Amino acid sequence: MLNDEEMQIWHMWKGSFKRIFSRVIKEMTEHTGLSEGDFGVLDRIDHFGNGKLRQQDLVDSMEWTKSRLSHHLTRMEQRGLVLRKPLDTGNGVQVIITSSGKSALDDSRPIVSKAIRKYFLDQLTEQDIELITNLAKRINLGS
Amino acid sequence: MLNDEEMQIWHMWKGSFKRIFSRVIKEMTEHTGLSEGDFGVLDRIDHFGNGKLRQQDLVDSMEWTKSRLSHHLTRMEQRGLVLRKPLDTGNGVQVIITSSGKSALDDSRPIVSKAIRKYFLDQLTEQDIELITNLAKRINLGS
DNA sequence: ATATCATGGTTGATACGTCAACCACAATAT
DNA sequence: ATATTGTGGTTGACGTATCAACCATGATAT
Repeated sequence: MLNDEEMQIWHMWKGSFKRIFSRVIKEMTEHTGLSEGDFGVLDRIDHFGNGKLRQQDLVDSMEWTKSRLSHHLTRMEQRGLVLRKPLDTGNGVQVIITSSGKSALDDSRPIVSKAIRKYFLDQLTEQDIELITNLAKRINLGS
Repeated sequence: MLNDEEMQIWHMWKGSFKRIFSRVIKEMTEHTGLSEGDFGVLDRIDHFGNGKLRQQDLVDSMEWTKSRLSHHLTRMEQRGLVLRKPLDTGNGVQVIITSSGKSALDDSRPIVSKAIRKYFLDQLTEQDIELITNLAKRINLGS
């Protein structure tokens, strides 16, 4: 169904991604103790919500299920990175970043940026960037 | 540390990969009940070992830790996909694909191939393929 | 012969992901 | 007023991933 060359392309692509990605994440977790998910959550609360964000909005922007987010927030709450507070106005829950969550985030940002540059951007040519941009467009249109 | 455009490249790349990859895997698991790991293990036993493979060889070719493989094989053994048998000659364990493991694998191959073509290869131009090949070379050399 | 080391594998604890079932509240229809 | 539906969130069970500690066997050095 696929010839050797086609199979190879797939494996190379998969392999490149996994290597690069795990290097970036590893660099962050080793330096700050945040997981990929932790960082994503904190980043969005900070960036889109300016310190607090409704759980459902978080679900949408993370492209996670509500279940996954709920479980993850439980763990983050336990570690003191965020708080959860029921909304006064009817249904829903506010997720609030704590000061320790905020400083973990601030510590992580430069580390993540440096790692992305080192392991990813520095490896790319102009052409690569075009490829990525075009491919992303096609993928996102295609569904 | 990173400008908006650089951040976008990263997110597009990450997003494209995750979407494509999860579509391929989902297609397989829905049709055959095999996870990505299951398929990888069975594929290698079949392809490199012709039905049986030493656990350590499996570890090497999967690029997994021995611990991860051990846990995974325990689950696969429970489901009757593989058997484990201590090697007579000293140390080590043979992992043997069962007939039900083999047929699950055979069922999966065409499904995986079709999915890779549909969600990945069909999206690529000749040029894209060349770029991916080169990129992969750079990544894999770089460590 | 026995201490030491390297290799190959297991185990337990814990974090992360997914699925299906469930619960709470609000809006709408009758 | 009360049933129905939709939205927002939780929970429990289980599969997957990682880490560190551990155990068994085989090879090497003394």
